[in-house]
Amino acid sequence: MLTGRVDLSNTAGAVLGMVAIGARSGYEIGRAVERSLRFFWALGPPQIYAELRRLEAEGLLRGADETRGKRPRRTFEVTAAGERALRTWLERDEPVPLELRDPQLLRLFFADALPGVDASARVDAMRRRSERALDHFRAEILPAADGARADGFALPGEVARFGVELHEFIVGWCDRVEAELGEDRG
Amino acid sequence: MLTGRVDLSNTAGAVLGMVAIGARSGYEIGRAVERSLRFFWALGPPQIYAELRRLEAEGLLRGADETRGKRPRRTFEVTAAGERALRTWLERDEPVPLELRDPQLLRLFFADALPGVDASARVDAMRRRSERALDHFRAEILPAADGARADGFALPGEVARFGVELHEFIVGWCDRVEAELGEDRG
DNA sequence: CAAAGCATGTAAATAGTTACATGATTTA
DNA sequence: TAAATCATGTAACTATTTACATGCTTTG
Repeated sequence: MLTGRVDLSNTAGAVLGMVAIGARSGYEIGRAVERSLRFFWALGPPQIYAELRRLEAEGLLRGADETRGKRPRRTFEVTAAGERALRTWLERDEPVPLELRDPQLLRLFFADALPGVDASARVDAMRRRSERALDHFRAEILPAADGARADGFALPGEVARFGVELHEFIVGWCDRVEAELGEDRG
Repeated sequence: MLTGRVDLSNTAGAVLGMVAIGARSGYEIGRAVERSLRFFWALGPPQIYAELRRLEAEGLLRGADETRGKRPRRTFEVTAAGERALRTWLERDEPVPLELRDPQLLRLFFADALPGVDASARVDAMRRRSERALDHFRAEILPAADGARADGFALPGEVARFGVELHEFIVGWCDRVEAELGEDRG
C-alpha cells in the first residue's frame, strides 16, 4: 500500500529518521542507534528489521536489493511519502509521557519494606551505574554527536549532553542520599 | 508449586513489595502504584492481577477470598517464602540498566533531520511536560510519600524527591537549550 | 585454512497495553 | 432512581526481547 500510515509509532519514526540522516541498512541503523538513541530509545535488530519491512510495504521507504552471493542485504532510502510521514510525526504535539523504567529505583523504593536490607548498597549501585554510563557517553556517544554536528546535525549533540547532565545529576543525588542515610544510622 | 521462583521479575518484585508494605487487593495495589511507583515503574491493572495470580500459584502470596454476592474480591498477604524471595530480589546486584524511553527526546534528536522543523517547539513541549509532572508530584506523590514516612517507610520519600529533582533538572535543561537555539537563529 | 568476529536476519517467547465487561456502592 | 464512580477482572492485540541461524570477511 503506497499511501502509508498517517501516524507513525515512535519506533517507526526512529527507524525512518535514521534512514533520513544517512543510515542505509538495518545493520547501519543498529550501529547508529547504539551510538546515539540507545540511552533514551533502545532498539534491537529484530525491531529494526521488522520496522524496515513494514515501512517499505507502506511505501515510506524504498528498498534496494544488494545481495552478494547467498548473503542477503537490503538498503533503503526515504520516499516523498516517507518524508511527509516523518515530518508529521516530528511535529506531532500530543502529551507524550516520560517513560522511565528503572529497576534500581524500584528496589530502593522498597528497601525499607523488610528489616535489614541495606539501602545504601542500592544507592551505591545506582551511582556506579551512572558513572559507567558517563564513561560510555564520553567514549562513544559524545564523539558520535560531534560527527553528526560536522554533517550539519546539531540536535544529536544537545540530546547527548542531556544524557551526560542527567547522569551527573543522578550521581549528585546519590551522594546526597547516601550522606543522609549515613547520618540516620550514625 | 510452593517452592516459588528464586528470581523474581521486577514487576513481580513491585507487586510483592506493595503487598509487603500494606496494599491488600489488586485494586489497592493499583492505587498505590499511581501515587508512587508510576513515574519510574508503571503497572496497569492487567499486569497487577496477572502477577498476583502467578505469585499466589508459586506460594509467595497467600490469597483469601472475600467475594460479596456476585462481586469477586481477593486479598493477599506475603508468605514466609514470599518474604525470602522479596529479600533476594531487593538485594540482587546485577548491573541493571536505566531504561529511559522518551518519545519527546526522540523527536528532538531528529528535529534537524528535515528542513523547517521547529526544534524549539519540541523543547518547549518537554518543558511543559515536566512542569505538569511537578504539579502532579506536589499534589499526589509527595503527600503519599509523607504518609508512607508516617508508617515508618523513609525510602518512598527519597525516591519521590528524586522525581521532583529530576523534573526540575529537565526544566532547567530545556530553558538552557531554548536560549541556545534562540541565539543560533537570532 | 581455521578461528574470530562482522553482518543480516528469523522464530518463539515474554511483557505490556488497550479495549472491554460487569457488578457494587455512593451521590445527585 | 439514574448517574457516577468504585472495584475487579479478562481477551485480544502490540511491542519487545531472547535465542538462534547463517553466511561473509578478516586475521593469526
